[in-house]
This record gives sequence, C-alpha cells and structure tokens, in this order.
Amino acid sequence: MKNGPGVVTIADIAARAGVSKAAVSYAFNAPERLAAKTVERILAIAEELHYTPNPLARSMSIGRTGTLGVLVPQPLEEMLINPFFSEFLAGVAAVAGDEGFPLLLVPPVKGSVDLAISSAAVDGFLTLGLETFRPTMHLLERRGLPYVMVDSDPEPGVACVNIDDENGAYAAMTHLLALGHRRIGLLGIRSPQRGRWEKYNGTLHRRVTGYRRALQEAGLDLGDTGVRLIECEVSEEGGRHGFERLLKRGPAPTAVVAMSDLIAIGALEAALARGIDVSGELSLVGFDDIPEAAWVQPPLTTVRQPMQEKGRTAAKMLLDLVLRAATPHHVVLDTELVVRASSASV
Amino acid sequence: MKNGPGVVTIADIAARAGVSKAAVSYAFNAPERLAAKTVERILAIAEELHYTPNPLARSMSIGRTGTLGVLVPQPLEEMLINPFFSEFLAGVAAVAGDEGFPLLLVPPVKGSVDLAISSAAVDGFLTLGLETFRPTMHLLERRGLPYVMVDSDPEPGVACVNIDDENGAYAAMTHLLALGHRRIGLLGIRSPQRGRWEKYNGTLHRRVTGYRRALQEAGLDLGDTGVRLIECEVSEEGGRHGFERLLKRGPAPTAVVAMSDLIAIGALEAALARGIDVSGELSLVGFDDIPEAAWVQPPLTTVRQPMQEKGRTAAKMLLDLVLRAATPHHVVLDTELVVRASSASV
DNA sequence: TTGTACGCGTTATCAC
DNA sequence: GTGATAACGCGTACAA
Repeated sequence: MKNGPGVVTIADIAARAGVSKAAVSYAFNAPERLAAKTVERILAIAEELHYTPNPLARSMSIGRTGTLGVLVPQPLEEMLINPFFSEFLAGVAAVAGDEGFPLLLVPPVKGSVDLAISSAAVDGFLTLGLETFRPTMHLLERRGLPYVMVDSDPEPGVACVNIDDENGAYAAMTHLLALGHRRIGLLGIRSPQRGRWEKYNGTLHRRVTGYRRALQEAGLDLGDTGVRLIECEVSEEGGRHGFERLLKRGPAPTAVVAMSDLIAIGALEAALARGIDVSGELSLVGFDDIPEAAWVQPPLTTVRQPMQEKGRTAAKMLLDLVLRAATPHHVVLDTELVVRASSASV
Repeated sequence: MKNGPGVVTIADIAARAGVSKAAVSYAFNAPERLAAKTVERILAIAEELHYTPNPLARSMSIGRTGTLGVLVPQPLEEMLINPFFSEFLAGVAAVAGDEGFPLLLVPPVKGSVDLAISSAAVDGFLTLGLETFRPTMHLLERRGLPYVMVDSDPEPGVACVNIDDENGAYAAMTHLLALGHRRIGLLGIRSPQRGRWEKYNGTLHRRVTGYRRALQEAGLDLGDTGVRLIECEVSEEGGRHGFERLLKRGPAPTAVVAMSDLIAIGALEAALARGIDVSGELSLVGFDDIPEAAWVQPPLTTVRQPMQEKGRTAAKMLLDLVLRAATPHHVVLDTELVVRASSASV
C-alpha cells in the first residue's frame, strides 16, 4: 500500500541529500558515525522537507514498540467509571511515563479478549482482573510477549500482582460480626459463574474465602438463612439494584458487605431512599476505599487497597520483564480495614 | 533484528503447509479465495505451530494501525487524578470501542509533546487542552495524521470540539454578583503564561472573558481591588494552596470562583479547616461538575460541562476523519450552571 | 494459487 | 574515519 504524496520517507531525504538511506538513519540515531557537516546537511534537508520517521517501520526494524498494553476484561467505558481503575492506571502511568512508554488501553473486541490481544502492537501486557485467565495466558505466551497479571490467581512462572483479598474480606466481616450482626447480606461482583460462589476464581474466590472464614468462626456460613450473596454490576446503579433484590428475598439484613465501594455506595443510596437509617438500622461495609467512600454520608467503612501502588508495582515488574529480561515473580500487597461511620453495633 | 526462535511467522506456516505466504494470508483474511480443504490444512498447521500474526507487520502492510491516540499535555498520572479526564476518556472509549479501536494514551516524553507524537503508531490523534497548540498542529500535519483538538482554539480547517466556556464562566460570575458579592477571588488553572491572563489562549481565555464580561456589567473588572486571579495546580492540594494565597494577599473575598471543581473542592477544604462557614461567610463556585461536587458538604455550585459527550463527539469526529475521510468541522457543546448550597447571598 | 514487489527504517558488512 | 550496499522484519496485494 502506497503512502499518499506529501508523506516524506527516509528515501526522499537520502535522494535529496545525495546520500544513502543508511546515512540518513545515522544522522538521526548515531550522528558520531558521520562527518559533522554531513549530519548537518541531512538534518537541514529533513527539516526542509518536513520529514518525520515512520514509527511503525522503526518498530518493525528494531523489534520493539516502546508501548505497554493494559488488557481489561470489560469495555473501557465501564472500567473508567470506577475510580479504582483510574487510580490503578495512574500508578501504571507514573512508572511507564518515566521510561517514555505510552499506554495502550485494550478492551475486548466484539466481546473477545483474544481478538484484542492479537492485534495490539505492544512490548508487554498488563492484565487486570481477568476471571478466566488461562486461555489469555496461553495466547500471550504464543505471542512471546512478557505480561503481568493483576488480580488473578498466582500461577507458577507467571508474574502476578495481587492484594491480600482474603484477609481484607476477613477483617470486614469480622468487624461486623464483632458488632453483633448476624443477618448479613453480601453484594458481590458479577462473575461468569453467575452466583455459584463455590466456583469462583482469583480475587472473588479469595474474598469469599475470607468472608466465610470469619462467618465460620462465628458459627455461620454463606448460604445460611440471613446470610446470602447477590451479584451486582460494579456501578452505583448495580449496587442500588442489588440492595433492592436483597430486601426482596428473605429477612432484612442488619448489615451489608459489598465487594466494591461503588456497589456499597449504590446500596447506601438505595437504603437512604427507603428512609433506612444507615449505621443506626443498617451497617454497611465496602471494599477498595475509593475517594468517594470518605465523602458520602455517612462515610463508608471499607477495606483499603493500595490501588496506585498496585499499578506502580505491576508496571515496574512488566518493565523489568520487557527491558531487563527479569524473572517473573509474585507480589501481594496488604489491605487495611478503615472504620468509618457507616458501621455500628446492632 | 531477528526474532527469537519460538515466534512463528507466516513463512513458517507456508513452508510447513507447502504453500506460499500469500495462501496463508488468504486463509486468514479471505478464505473464500482458496479451496476449502487448503484453508483447513493451513489453519490446522497454524494452530499446531501456535502461529499468531504480527500486528506490526500487518499494520505496515495495510497502512493502518487501528488505534487512536489521545495526546495529553501533562503526565498521565496527573491527568488521571481528575475525574474529568476519566469521564472524557470514557466517552472516547465508548465510541472507539464500537469500532474496535484501542486507545493509546500519549503523555509528553521528557516534557516534550512533539517527541511523544513522532513515536506513536496511531491512525489519528485527539488532543486535549493543549495551551500552545500551533507547533503540535504543524507536527501532526507533517505526519499526515488526522486529528481533533479538544479544548483549544477553533482553527479554520481543523476539527475542534469545545464547550461554551465563555457563557459558562459568565453564568457562574453573574450568579455570584446577583447574590451581592463584590470581593471575589478567582482560582485559575496554571498556565504557561504564569498569571498573565491577558495572554491566555483557548479555554482559559474564553473563561476569563466570560468572567470579565459579567464583572464589567457590574462595574468591576479583573485586577480591581478585591477581584484577583491566582493560578493553581489542578488538584485538591492546588486548590488548598491557592485559597491560602488568596487570603494572604489583600482583603478576604466573600466569594471564590474556581476554574475547576478539583480546585474548588481544595479551597472548600482549606476554608473549612480555617473554620470558615462556607455559604454563610464564603460562597464558592466551581467548574466541570465532577461527581464529587455533589458529594461534598456543602454541595458545590458549579458549571456543568458534558464531559462524556465531549469525548464521544471528539471520537466520532476523529473516526469520521480516519475511516471516512470526512471534512473537519467545529462543535461547541453547551454548559449549564448548577446551583447548589455552596453559594448564597452575601 | 503462486511469485514477488512493496512498505520503511535499521544495522551488519564492506569499500574507499 | 566516512559512507554505501544490501539484507532484514512480516504480512499484503497485484500480476501472472
């Protein structure tokens, strides 16, 4: 496919300057190999003709794109409404930017993560919260691309960054149990398992494990009367809707645990809309500690995870793999229960 | 540069299948041109050898990358802390995602936007809030890339998306003046002009023009005693700091107008920290209407701009330029004053 | 179906 | 020390 006229190539400069393409390339990338005045002449002509190197051809030659890919399991517009994702990205960008790597945000194409991968020109991938990650892993291996998986299950030989979901969830649930709550609704994150929490993987599995460990220590378990899990879309709307469904089925809970602050805030809105006194009649605990969690009324008790640090750590690992051929390893970051006014004794 | 072994190319498949490279290419992209059983054999071998096409080589051949670039004037981590940017991106992503275009976020490299541009392999650029955009425009023209400028000055022949900054600013200031305020502090956005608002361009110029039009109708002007402008970083911290500087210089204002909600919220925090009764003693008006504006106490009066729509509109225009060779045009979206509790009569 | 030129810059090798 | 030559990377598309 021919370029339109008007786009100047290295050959044009070479011809005009009466030198070879190689000389032009050297003038830009290794001027010391050429006589000073030759370099000068070439650069002058390049300027005059408005030459700009074609990044594609360059990448093709040197075998690197200088770009990192961020692979997400949902459409970007859904990811971006969650401040959690923005903060993660900010962390990634802080590290990548230092090395001059732009970020390619790669959402599924026509619902397929695989299609998206195979058409992305990047030097490495960060994957975020993939539920079914095996096929993706294999595809990335095929392409021979380094990658770091964030919020999945640690796999031997694969670089992974996670948070201590289980203990975070355990702390949240223990907190409510200690306050005397026994009828507790869980608002989970929609998963491909469609509510079958026994089959959860990765992040969701670890959180459910943590919640259950706390429940079991109090002689309860998920699935008992008054202790039910409902999956929601990760959005305020999803939280509102989930809370309503919770009320429709079975006895009203005295406490609600959400797996995401966005969901918790939605539940809070739904509760307030019904005239429920949150903290008095109903305790509420979230997960993530997004900035909004501190703004809402009452401020939300939640489990803080270091989102920016997660992004920075993952980006650092990926750049180590890409630039320095490091060995993949695993990192787990701590979580912390942040008690605010949305939770109180029963 | 050779590929490492293990990465399979189209030539490997061709050799193994005993056909030409062209046949392999057709098997993937135009199977109807080949005998069914040939296609089958080729695909089987490709699968067996774990072949994945090289997206770089493909882009090089077809002359398209299938990627849109988003060019930002600051490091990404600074952009991403502003929910404004995330919402804009969400709008862009919604449109780009439908066409299967991933997004390349391109921050300045070593402080240079130009360097960043010339190494980005994209089919078109969206620029956001460039203050000095002429050089960037020229560089993009050089590369022969379509582009859409968001929040700059409308230029003839260049695709531009803007909001009605002037009337938005006018409405905000008129609102305060009607409430009787006459000592009004402006918290602006840091610009390369370093406080010389007479020299502002683009968005900042239009906003200052709107504020001044309102002031002049009340017999005042920027620079009068009690009507001063201070530039801030666009962050809560920047707002806190700006508010403090405002108090240090000259008479205490009865109202503060910020050019960004993030700045306004920072000012709000600083005021509350000083024990100032916001809305009673001090009125506060922002710009953007980010979600937080409605959460803070007291809720923030502000000028709403349709951030997602801005992103969608810009992305649509860019895709029209890229895919359908449309003619560049200009769009201006409306703003709207949203009165909440942070502003009251003097 | 095949052969092959093409897109465009890089780099190893060679000549002066 | 300077610079040219040509192979290379990999998939596409046209002529045959």
